[in-house]
Amino acid sequence: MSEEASYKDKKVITIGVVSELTGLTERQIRYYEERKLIFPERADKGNRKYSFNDIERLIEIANKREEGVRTYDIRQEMIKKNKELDQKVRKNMLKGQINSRFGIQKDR
Amino acid sequence: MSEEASYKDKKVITIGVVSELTGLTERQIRYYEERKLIFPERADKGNRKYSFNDIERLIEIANKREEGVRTYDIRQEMIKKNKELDQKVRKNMLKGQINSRFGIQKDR
DNA sequence: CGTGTAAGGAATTCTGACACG
DNA sequence: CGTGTAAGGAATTCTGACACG
Repeated sequence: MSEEASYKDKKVITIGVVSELTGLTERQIRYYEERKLIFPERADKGNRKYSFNDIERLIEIANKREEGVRTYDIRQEMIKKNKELDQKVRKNMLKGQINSRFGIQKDR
Repeated sequence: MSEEASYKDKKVITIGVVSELTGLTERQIRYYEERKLIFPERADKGNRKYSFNDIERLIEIANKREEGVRTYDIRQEMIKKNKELDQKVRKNMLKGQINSRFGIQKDR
């Protein structure tokens, strides 16, 4: 599982290939970065590198744009979802702490 | 499972990134292709595109080369392994046929 | 706001070849 | 055989800007 995720998250794809894969122009892809919807890495010489995850995200973005959703609102949705995720993570961490204290007492 | 495999097999990485990831020079990578050890795809304009699978394969090749194994012999090993795989596939197909005829007779 | 485009430069990639051993 | 390198050209990518609406 963690193995597979490493492929999905590894930033290795150049903008030209991303453009082919998503159907978006390079201009659009760079603009969505400017609007903080995606976060490619940079190679040593400055060229952008994307992950498969970024590509899936761009396809989502393209769909929302077709529906007329503005980049600003797409970003707001993204922030909102991240906050929800944060909540979940915190809950699980708390649960984990509780378990480690009271739940799983192998030795005592 | 088939989802994850699509990332691993998709040819999207340029030779420069492959060089970074494997530590091999572009010259070496192109030479191993000439010796039929790897099979990148070509983009429209002719530049090579590799998959994560190719990268793992290249790392294996690099290790064998360090041990002094010649490209010819690396290729022979590869061919041998593919033949073994073929055998397995044939066996399973045969098994599948048998099952579909005699094994799983839901209705008759 | 979101996207197109022309501009100029820098970095990438390609092929075929010569070199060495 | 396996790899390095210089050569020249073609394609890629980058940035900042002007345009339109």
